Amino acid sequence: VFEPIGFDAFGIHSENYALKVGVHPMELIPRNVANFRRQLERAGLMVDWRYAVDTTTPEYYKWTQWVFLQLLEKGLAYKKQAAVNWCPFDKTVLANEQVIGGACERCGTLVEQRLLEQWFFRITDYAGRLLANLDTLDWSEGTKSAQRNWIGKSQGAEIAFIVQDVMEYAGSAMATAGQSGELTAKAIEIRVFTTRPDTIFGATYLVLSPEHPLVSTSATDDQRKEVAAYVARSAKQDLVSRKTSKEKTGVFTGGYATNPATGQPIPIWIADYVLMEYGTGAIMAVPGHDERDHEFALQYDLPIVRVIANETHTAEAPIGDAAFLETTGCHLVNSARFNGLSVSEGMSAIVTELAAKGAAIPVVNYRLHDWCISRQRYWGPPIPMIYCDACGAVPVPEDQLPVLLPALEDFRPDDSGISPLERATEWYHTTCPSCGAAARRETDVSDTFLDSAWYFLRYPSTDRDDVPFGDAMTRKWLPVHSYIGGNEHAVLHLLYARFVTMVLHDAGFIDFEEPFTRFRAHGMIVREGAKMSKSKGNVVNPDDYINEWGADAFRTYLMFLGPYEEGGDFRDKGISGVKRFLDRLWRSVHDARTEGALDADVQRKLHQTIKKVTQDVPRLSYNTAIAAMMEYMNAMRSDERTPHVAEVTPLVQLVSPFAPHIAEELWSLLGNATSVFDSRWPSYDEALTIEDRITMAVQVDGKTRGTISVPRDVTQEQAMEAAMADQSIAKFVVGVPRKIIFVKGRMLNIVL
RNA sequence: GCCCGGGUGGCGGAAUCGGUAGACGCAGAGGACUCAAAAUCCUCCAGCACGAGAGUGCUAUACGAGUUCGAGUCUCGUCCCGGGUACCA
Repeated sequence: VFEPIGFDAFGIHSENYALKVGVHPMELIPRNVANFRRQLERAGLMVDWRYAVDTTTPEYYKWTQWVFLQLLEKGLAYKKQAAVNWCPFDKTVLANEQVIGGACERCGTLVEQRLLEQWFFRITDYAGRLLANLDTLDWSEGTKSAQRNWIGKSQGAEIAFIVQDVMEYAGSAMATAGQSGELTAKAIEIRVFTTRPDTIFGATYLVLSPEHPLVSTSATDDQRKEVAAYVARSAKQDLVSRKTSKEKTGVFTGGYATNPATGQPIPIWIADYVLMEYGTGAIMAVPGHDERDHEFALQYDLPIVRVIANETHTAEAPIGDAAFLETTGCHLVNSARFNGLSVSEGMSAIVTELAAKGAAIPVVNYRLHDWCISRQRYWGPPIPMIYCDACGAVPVPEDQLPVLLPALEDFRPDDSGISPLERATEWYHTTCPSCGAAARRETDVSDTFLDSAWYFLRYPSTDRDDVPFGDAMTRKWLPVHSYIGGNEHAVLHLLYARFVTMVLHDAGFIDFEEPFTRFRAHGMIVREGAKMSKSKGNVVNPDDYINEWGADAFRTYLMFLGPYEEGGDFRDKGISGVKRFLDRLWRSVHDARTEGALDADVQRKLHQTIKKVTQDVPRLSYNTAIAAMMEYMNAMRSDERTPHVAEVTPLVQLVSPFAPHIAEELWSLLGNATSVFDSRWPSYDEALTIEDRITMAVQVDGKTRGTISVPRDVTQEQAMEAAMADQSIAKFVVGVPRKIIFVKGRMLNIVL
């Protein structure tokens, strides 16, 4: 087993902490890393420190920059001006994944929208694969489902609605209905995305997002002023209030488009409930069968038509006060030649027919957005790009990596949207790698999640400075066979790491495309029933507990207090049970006898315990493994019995992964010259785990009425005889049993 | 709203295939040892009813149905808690 560890200490969280305590991160981070390492070693963490990584060292981020260049080369990294999430407190942009309910995931400040030039990774190109591969991964179900939702695949169609006779007039365009154009009249199309093409006969109006490029084109002269005012108002409104308030507002453009299914003109509206970021930024509104459209139609008095019905509805049945959303067992009505088709038949028939006319194409849409990796902050790996007036954006050549992060005294971010790195003038002004002329460096640093999106590839090769990862070692140890982390990384780290791994696979650097074959999300440990938080002051500081109880009791208790994947409740008093167990182990070994016979019952319990622990550990069932060892301890010491050396020795080995310090000491005391961790894991004999007499439950009519002690391989007849011999059972058996259920070695049920 | 988890004694939690519900531990009660305390060791500990007692019976895994000889476990419905996500068309 190769188990390394690393420190990912770039990023806003570290930088903010540095600002708070007033120490430069270049000084602070190594100090904190040293403290973490001290605590981990003190707690007995057994990892291979020779292969540790620290993402803030030039030896590491050289290769983070290299990863960026690989994406750039493949056309998967690009810079664009876009409306991005801006955190006014942290003074930087954030990825969509870092915005939680409209607020910054780090500081909780409400996020604003800003139009800025940013670097993006084309993770959307991989949306289909990122989704499909999930089915092949042995991951916690909750984590997979969070990724599925985030990627958000929607199957549907893009449909074109034609707006006739849009006239060029005085340098702007306008649309008028039912008027043949003389001068420069032309037709334009508005494309919408829908997952319900079957309802197109019920599309009674179109809605454009206020940011839609055709907004002004669609507006007629008499509506122009009103439309412009509405668009201006919604542009001023920030993203958060627009997303949190469910109030729908809108304005009629005056224009009409033709519904390609009915051939009828329908009005074009602009409304804030349609988002520019998703689909085409325009929708066909079907108020009969969509909640939002229904609400809007009621508010603005737009027609509502039923096109989907179940057996109880007639085609004329009104929709009522809520949209009709059912689909199973429903059929199409008011849909001309498609009437009577089921919803799914209707979908494909309508798309096929519209597609033949060139008015529709089947489309898959994803909710996932490209990954914004630019950060206008100091504490991160500089993005290795140089801007030259003659050559444009030029990547830093690989042999000039790393682009070192300059030691900048005042690294405080400001509100300008420009990274503090611009103030490192000597660093900022450089020469163009391509033409040698004066040039400027990119001042943004990359998102910390890029550091952690590939670090697992680095571990086996930390001794190499000529390559990010060596072939032989990578093949030997990767992909990661067992990965454990918090579920809060489901749509962050775990998604980005999968994406970067796929890209590196496609570029031919590695021969696998999924980084983690098995992933388990650990649970959350709460303290006396409450979430731990610094502000509440109820966090568990390992140093205090190790001082009071010892490292072994502390770590064994952490594994005992609850199921690993569900977390548990850390209670200060609970640790005493584990401490008592370890004390008993200590005394048992010290007092162990070498003479006298072994007890058959204790031997059986020993083999059962070895079996149980051996099976529980790979399943992460640490709490039950520890419980089993406690049971064995109780059996070994029952009736004030003194355990034999042969009985305690294997227990010391079983305990060693949980309480390594005590185990090592006791192992030595037992006369071993080498480490307990170099000894063979104890084995068990299946035959010796089996009890020869068992206690079998006897039920009468399914109710347990007693137990009988019988040989393990008892037959039904013998069991019946034993059961009837027991008065407390026999008294319930009146008359002749109708049926006898006998499960060998388990139970007997007498049915009357 | 939707998607994942989850709901078992005073508490944390066990029950791997549908087969004795409550392992193991905490807290609690009683006892031994001790001048005393700590530590250690022993006994009891789901609830209710009946019984002097050994014990006996009934009820219990959020709630209500169902399947089954038998359900904490499977199916359907409802409620509650935790997490994720959301004008995503």
